[in-house]
Amino acid sequence: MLQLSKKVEYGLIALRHMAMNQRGQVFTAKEIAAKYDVPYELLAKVLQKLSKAGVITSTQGIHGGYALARKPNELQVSHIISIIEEEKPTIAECYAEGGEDCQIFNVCTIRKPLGKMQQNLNLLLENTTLEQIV
Amino acid sequence: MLQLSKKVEYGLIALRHMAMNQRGQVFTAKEIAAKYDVPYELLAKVLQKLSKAGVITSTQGIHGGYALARKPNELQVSHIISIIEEEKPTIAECYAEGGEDCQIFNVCTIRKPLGKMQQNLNLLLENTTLEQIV
DNA sequence: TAATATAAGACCGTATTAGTCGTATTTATG
DNA sequence: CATAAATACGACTAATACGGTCTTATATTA
Ligand code: SF4
Ligand code: SF4
Repeated sequence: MLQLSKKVEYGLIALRHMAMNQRGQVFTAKEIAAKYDVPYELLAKVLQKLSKAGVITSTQGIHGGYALARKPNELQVSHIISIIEEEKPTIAECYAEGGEDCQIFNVCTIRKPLGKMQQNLNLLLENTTLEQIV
Repeated sequence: MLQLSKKVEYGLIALRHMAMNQRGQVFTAKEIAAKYDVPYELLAKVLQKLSKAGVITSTQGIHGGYALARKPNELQVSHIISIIEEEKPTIAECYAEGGEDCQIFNVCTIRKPLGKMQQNLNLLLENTTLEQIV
């Protein structure tokens, strides 16, 4: 309940790892997975998403790997979650992208009041950047 | 991701319903379920938990039902979640009650920084009371 | 005694999440 | 040019959580 997914955690761990070192330095999914004892294939997929979204750069081939593409203070946790989960973090489905398909939507009396909580969550996730994680 | 469960939502809807009316007024699970088009049995179980925790009072028998036992401004959302889920809302399993069984616990580098986020979430959920939901 | 309500817990089906596998592609290097 | 090491990508599987249902017991009032 309200927990970050493992994918997000793995992503944060990897991003933090990159942020700790010299900017632009390249790391392979393999070495990160080994270092933090995280399933390689799963981490790889996460990194691919982050790469596709431009958060990290990727280079293929024998000396390839991933490198941080942004400054840590520019990387909001909310953004990272959105990329990895492929949807914005929400407190209730009706606050998700085009999510008016809650069975109860019309009679729901807590939707509007909950909006304030959603806003505050957004603020929290936006104000927390990779810099704070380092 | 980060979403409140249906059980919690149903609980909040019911509590709000009670809070909207006269203090001490009795409502049956059935009428609330009908009014908000929510599955009766599920709501019933939620109300039983809330009752057991003293948030609402329950009276059995033919004219029985549930009634709010506290003032809305004394009822934190964090508390309601804890009761219904039977565990505190956490951002990661390692912040749950006795939750050091994360496979990665020892090597995890984000646990500590995430603590700040957990604290802020706590604050958010504590500062939001039933009064704000009404 | 019948009707109506809560109490409690087992049960089930589905959706989500976590993790795996296979295969293709890119690229440095001997 | 062959090989090794890396990313890319999608299908697949396993485990778990979630939402919902069913059954039976108990209490209370008319
Ligand atoms: S409409 Fe109400 S019940 Fe449905 S998702 Fe939004 S808040 Fe939850
Ligand atoms: S230890 Fe790290 S990975 Fe494990 S639950 Fe806590 S934060 Fe997530």
